[in-house]
Amino acid sequence: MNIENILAEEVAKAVKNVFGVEGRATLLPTRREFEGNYTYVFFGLVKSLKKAPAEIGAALGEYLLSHSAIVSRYNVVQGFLNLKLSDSVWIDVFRKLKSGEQRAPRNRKVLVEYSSPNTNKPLHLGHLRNNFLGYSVSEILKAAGYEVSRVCLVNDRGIHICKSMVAYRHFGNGETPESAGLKGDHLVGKYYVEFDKAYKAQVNELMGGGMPEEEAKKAAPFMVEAQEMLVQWEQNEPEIMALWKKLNGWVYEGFNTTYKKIGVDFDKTYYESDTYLLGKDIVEEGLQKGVFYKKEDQSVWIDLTDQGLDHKLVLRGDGTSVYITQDLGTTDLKFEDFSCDKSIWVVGNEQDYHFKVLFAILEKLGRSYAEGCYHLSYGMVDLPSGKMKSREGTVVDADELVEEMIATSKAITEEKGKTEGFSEEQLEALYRMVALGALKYYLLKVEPKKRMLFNPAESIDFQGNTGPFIQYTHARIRSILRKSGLDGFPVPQGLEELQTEEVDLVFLLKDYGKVVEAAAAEYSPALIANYVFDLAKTFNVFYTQHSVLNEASEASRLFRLALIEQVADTIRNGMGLLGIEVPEKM
RNA sequence: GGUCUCAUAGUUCAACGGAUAGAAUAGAAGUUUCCUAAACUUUAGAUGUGGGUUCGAUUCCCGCUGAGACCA
Repeated sequence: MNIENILAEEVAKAVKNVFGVEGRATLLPTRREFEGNYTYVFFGLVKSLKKAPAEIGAALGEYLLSHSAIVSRYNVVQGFLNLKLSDSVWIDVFRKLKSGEQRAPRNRKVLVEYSSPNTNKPLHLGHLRNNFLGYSVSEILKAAGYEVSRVCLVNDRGIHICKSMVAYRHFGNGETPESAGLKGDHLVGKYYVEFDKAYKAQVNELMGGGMPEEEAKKAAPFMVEAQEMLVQWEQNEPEIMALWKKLNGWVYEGFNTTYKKIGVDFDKTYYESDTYLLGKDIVEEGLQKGVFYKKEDQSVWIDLTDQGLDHKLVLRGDGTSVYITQDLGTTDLKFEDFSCDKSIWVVGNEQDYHFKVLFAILEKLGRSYAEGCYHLSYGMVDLPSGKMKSREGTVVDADELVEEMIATSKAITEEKGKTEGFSEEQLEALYRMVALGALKYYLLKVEPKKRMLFNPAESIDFQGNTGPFIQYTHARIRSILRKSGLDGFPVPQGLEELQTEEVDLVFLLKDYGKVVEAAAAEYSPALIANYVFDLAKTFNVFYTQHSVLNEASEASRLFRLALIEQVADTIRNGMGLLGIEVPEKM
């Protein structure tokens, strides 16, 4: 049990014994301007007891002073009772922190699905937010005691990849990633663009001949060819399959390079080409259970109006699947494969409706796991110039962005003259670490559900609320610890007076576990990010105001060293939850 | 047409229904005989709009305006 809960119980006991009112007491951290560590808000009592706030506060404060071993002082402001804990409590808390209390395992399995790329073009900025979120959330859940598996569902079939294939067949001339000097995913992406160009020209030509736009879009030879190809693919035509496998193979190679570079991974990858036919048996099951109904044209629907949703198509009249059909099948498969309790989909908020429908159907079908399904919805990443649009060429390519960040990190490090004492290899690793730290932190510090703005100039900033600022703080602490010449600092038995800043730091450190739990519950790396920044910022203030190495009192010196050692650990852990590495020196 | 999400300093982001709405950045002014100045200090600056619930609302509820997404 942590110190906050103990205090809350003692406050509740005081309220009961003094005023005879039962109930739980919730505490807030005391604001910096007031003396105290925790605050009990008792406006509610003022009303029910019909007494003056000052009187109530004083009575509770006096009771706690004489009955609680951990409260050393109190003050009352309006309906706020500020309680200050004794120094020995903090030293105790800190000693426990340092010994590293383990979080109890929850014995629950969670599946996190993220990334979900299409195989017709390379990853872009939006995928980066998705990847970083998925990876980070899974790390946070692990830290909160869950057993976590990461999976990826690749959209490797459909009209989009056929478009690339059509263009390659016409313009490819046997080009390969090697001969083109391009990553495989970029090469296939190039042909997707080529398709679009040629297709548009064809449409314009047809329209010039007097054909209406709608008709021209369907009649353009490239579109006809792509549609034919899709049918041939479904019929397993050997030539088409070979081409499809060749292009997708290139794409996977390219994706894997990118995943490796940005430090994300998966325990299993699902391919839509394997799963796109799944779910039809579930439609049958739903019809039998009376959850679905059939219209005259043989199409199958579900009525979700009782959930505030619509009637939704689950199978077309010609018996072909829609998206939701295969998602039903895939979800069954995933829960079967991993026998997990929870499943989280990291998918953009344009699919909010889709997931509402999916989960509602699962529930109506009586799937026991329906309750454990969660859509981690995140907002789009906008550019200062507006929305990213692939057609207008305003998409920020993931690989290019990472390379740019690394180059910038290198330039700034060299400009600051911080390259001394590093080998070439170490420098490369540092540039990469700092660049990815900046990028990941920038994308993760914003609450997932919110739409966010990506400003290239700001993202490579190394000052303020940024990844590199936190990394730098960690490196400085490690430097101090190296210079102290000690290893593993004992926490002194007693310190008469802790400085306010020292208590602030312990206070922050103590909350680390709470932040992890909250983040796990809300799937929010943003909470962790802002927390770690607060810690780094508080440390920097502490650092400039206190001598750490040359403190007169040995006990005080040791305590401070132990304290900042713990800060470094917490920063490293916190950044680890965001998938960000921290350097020993920089 | 229907559903959902968002709206806070110039800008990018915070704030379990709590105290004087926090940071960062850009602006202004400072701090390197002292463990890493990628740092620190000071300063100025914000809740779209109208109601309601509450001792107390950025937060909850209902209009309106604006931005975005989705469903046919």
